[in-house]
Amino acid sequence: MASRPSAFDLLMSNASKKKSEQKQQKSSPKKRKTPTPIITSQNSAPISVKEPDSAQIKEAQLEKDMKNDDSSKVKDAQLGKSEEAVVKKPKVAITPDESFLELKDKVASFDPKKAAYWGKGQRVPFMFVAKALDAISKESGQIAITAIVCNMLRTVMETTPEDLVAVVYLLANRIAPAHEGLELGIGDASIIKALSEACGTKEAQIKKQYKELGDLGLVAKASRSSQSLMRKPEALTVVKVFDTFRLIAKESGKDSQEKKKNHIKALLVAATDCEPQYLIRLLQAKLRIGLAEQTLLAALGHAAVYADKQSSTPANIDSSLEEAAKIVKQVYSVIPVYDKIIPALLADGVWDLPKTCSFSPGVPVGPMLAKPTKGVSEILDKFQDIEFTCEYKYDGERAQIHYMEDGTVEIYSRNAERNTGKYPDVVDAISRFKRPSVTSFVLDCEIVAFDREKKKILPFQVLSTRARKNVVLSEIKVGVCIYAFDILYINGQPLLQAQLDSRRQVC
DNA sequence: CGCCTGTGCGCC
DNA sequence: TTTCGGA
DNA sequence: TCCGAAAGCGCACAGGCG
Repeated sequence: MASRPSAFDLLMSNASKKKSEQKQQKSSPKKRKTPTPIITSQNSAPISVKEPDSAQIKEAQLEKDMKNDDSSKVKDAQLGKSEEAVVKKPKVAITPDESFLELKDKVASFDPKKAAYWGKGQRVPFMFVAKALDAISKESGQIAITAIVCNMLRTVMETTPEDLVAVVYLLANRIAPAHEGLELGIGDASIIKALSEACGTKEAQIKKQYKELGDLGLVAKASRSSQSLMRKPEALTVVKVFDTFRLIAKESGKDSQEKKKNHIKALLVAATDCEPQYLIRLLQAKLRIGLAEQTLLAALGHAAVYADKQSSTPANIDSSLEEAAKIVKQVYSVIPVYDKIIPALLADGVWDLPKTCSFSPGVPVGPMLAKPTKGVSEILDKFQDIEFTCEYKYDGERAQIHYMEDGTVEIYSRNAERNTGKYPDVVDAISRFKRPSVTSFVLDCEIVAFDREKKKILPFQVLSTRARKNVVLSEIKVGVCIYAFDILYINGQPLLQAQLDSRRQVC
């Protein structure tokens, strides 16, 4: 995500020492030289933003678009072919043919229908995803990985589109949009417990294996495969796994650990082959197979192009793929919610995605991130003929403040976590200081600990001691001030496409 | 119930 | 958050 | 350009104890 320039993130973290006392609410950082910015801005994918900065600046981060794969090197998944072996009942196949892993053909010649080894009306088997993850783990290049993901997404789009959201969530290794704050609450310790119970091993044994193998996923795989199964468990489906993950996240209160553990055990017991391995890695939220957000988004874009039967393949397939990836990334940066993007994508395709799915107040947009620089000269070079601005980098916490038409305020962190409950003082201040003519806005800011008496900025260390949840206004011990450095939306108008200087003027 | 610990998490 | 290495 | 790894700190929560 990321896009929009923020004239703020600088490298250093001690800038705050430099004084500059502002009072709370706004008050912009200390500007130092520099005239106006030019910034390109906004969230578009590969836009290069020109950012302002000071001695230690970082320029806005551009969105990176990955080079996509050219179909000539892509591979394609031939999963299918296992229909025969699969026969076992009208159930989902337990194991897809291994040829699924040989994604050596071109994406262009890939046939999603053949790749699907599960029957019509059936859900996507978890094995399908597990096998793909396994195949991905054996690759190292972005191109190959993107191709594999693209092919699996096409397969799902073609045969079981209703499962696409769940598939994408698993691939993204998420259980909900970041701003919803849903957490698994599961770590290695709990996993080890569940694993030892599910396999009838001692915890010490699991830990020992963990040390040897270096990966709990492998431990799970090894443990499970050495167990003799009484009967073949019913095949797991992607939806089942995803739903269980969400259930785990929702357990809380007394005995919740026990319940979470039982959910994990149930999944493990039903998992075979490489499923346990990826089940565990997903729970750890550490897939570490070289597949992450940007790659997934690109693959989603590519898959959508192939799935688009309307506009027959454009003359230049490669550039279309690139363009589609760019669009998806762009859209995701503005509204990082797969639950919105996927349905829109399925219904109206990629090309219209920016129209069918766009910024929505209350949903945090991907923040423009800072990028470290080696020195001033690099900056002067880069902005040679461009206006730019320099600002302090305050040592606080990034915050995106949304003010909705109904008067609701939401505050999000750099990673889109909802921080509203942590800053009732900010919410209060916002509501009090907002001009009546302003009906809605989104501000990009830095919240910094501030000592009102001494009128001094406090270091991050101090800010970090603030309570984090359900904070009561009257019990706040560490005061804060806000440095707003960008505005992304105002009175119903998205400013994501506007240049930084014009956005600054709005303030 | 209060207190401590282990655990998970998000932040820089 | 920064820094690093690999592809 | 992208991914994954590594680094410390403090709060929240669940579980277990007296």
